[in-house]
Amino acid sequence: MTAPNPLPRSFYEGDSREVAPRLLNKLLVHGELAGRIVEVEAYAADEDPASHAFRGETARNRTMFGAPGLLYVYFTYGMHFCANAVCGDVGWAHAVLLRALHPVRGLDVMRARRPAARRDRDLANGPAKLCSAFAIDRDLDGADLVTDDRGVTIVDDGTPPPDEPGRSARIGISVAVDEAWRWYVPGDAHLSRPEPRRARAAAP
DNA sequence: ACCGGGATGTTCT
DNA sequence: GAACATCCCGGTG
Repeated sequence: MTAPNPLPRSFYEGDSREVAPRLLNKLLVHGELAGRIVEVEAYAADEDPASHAFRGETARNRTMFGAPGLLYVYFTYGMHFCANAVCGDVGWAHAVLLRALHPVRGLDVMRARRPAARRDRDLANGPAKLCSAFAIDRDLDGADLVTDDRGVTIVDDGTPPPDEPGRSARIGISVAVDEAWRWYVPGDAHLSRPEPRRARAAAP
């Protein structure tokens, strides 16, 4: 078992579609809370019409244009926050949306923050649910995951990503809907959507 | 189980 | 004024 260390800056450098599947099974840590990343989506800078960065830098997406390894938090639908790991490079605004966590540590705190979650599997199985459970909001936009300057980081506890991650189109977008830039840990109970049933070997 | 609608506020057209 | 990288609740089967 390796000692849990924050991922280095170099881990986040490069195209989000390469970084995203490598983030699976890493641990998101905020203070005493920890959860395993089991579902992510890549947003590919200015070549991706679904990306907040597609039309260039604005006040809202400024963090995406900063250093890889920053946390980009945005507010949506009037009440929810979503969190991304910034990738790419300065000015090359790739990002990986964290879509679902498998809670590992601090479940009692998460339950208190997520009263609507009837089962523990509902605590962090969605991009806004995980932010609520982990108390991630606009105050943490721009936090550095590498230096852990504000208590939020992503660490490697020695669990490798899946050899063959699940893959699908991204969820909740209205453009670039055919790009299969969502990855997940197959069989995990904490995904934001149930995994599609595998095709049968034979018809009934 | 699945589906439909409402909540709520920021951002950009 | 529309859109929004969503969630929750209450309806119907």
